[in-house]
Amino acid sequence: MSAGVPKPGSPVRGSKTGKPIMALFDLMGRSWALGIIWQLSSGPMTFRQLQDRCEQVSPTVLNKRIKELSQSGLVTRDDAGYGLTAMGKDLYQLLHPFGAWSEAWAKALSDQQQER
Amino acid sequence: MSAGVPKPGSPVRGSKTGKPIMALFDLMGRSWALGIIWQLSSGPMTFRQLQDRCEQVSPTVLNKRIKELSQSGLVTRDDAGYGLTAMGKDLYQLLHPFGAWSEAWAKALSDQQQER
DNA sequence: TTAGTGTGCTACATAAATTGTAGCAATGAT
DNA sequence: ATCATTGCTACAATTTATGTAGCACACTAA
Repeated sequence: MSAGVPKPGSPVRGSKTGKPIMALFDLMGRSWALGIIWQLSSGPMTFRQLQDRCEQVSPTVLNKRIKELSQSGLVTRDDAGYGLTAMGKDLYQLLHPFGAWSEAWAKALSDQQQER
Repeated sequence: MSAGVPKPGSPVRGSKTGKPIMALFDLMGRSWALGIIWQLSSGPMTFRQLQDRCEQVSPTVLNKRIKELSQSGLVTRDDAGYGLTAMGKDLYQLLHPFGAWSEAWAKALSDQQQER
């Protein structure tokens, strides 16, 4: 029961109501979507560069994600390659803190393991 | 090629290196993971309450996600039901701004459509 | 004691998403 | 003309998610 590219206002995977937050979560909750935005934050790059940075992503999925993120106004393509739109960069600002957080999370989990 | 519950330090879907941010993205990039954290932020609830709030989630997946999120130290269960751990609440703090952002995103997308 | 209600699941079939690999058409440089 | 690079598409195999049914346990009220 997929509703195609999740966009606010229309029912999406996981939400009949189409609440924007649910549409966003649907979009982000697909393999590599977050990773792609993360990688593109360091500047525009080609399809294959992006593919290399996302170690295991298949071209099939990469292409699919790119299309979805483009339709959602987060990614564009120009002479320099694929890159984030203004809105994409804006979203990245929210995503950025997850980097540091994940480091703390990693530490907490390994500490927790040592306790046992 | 699944690596089970993504945890920092071990290879995960999408990352041979196991970089914490990639492990986190793998965890969050699964259906309903973000939605579950979002819903639990409003307080602890039972399995079925959570299921109701996440309209279309099947018990199979809900149970799977709960286990993953528990192993990752984000969710616990106590007398009050399922809820966020301290770390889960911490992560939610980062997630919270996405609510407002998604509203702006929704507006921008609908404006964009009207232009055509 | 029994009949009901709620809870936390598991089982199982179907459908959808993802991977992994191969390779093609277009572009540009040598 | 040849070669490398780029942006893909095709397709089979595997993994993941959905949808529905229902079971075992705990608790409540009659």
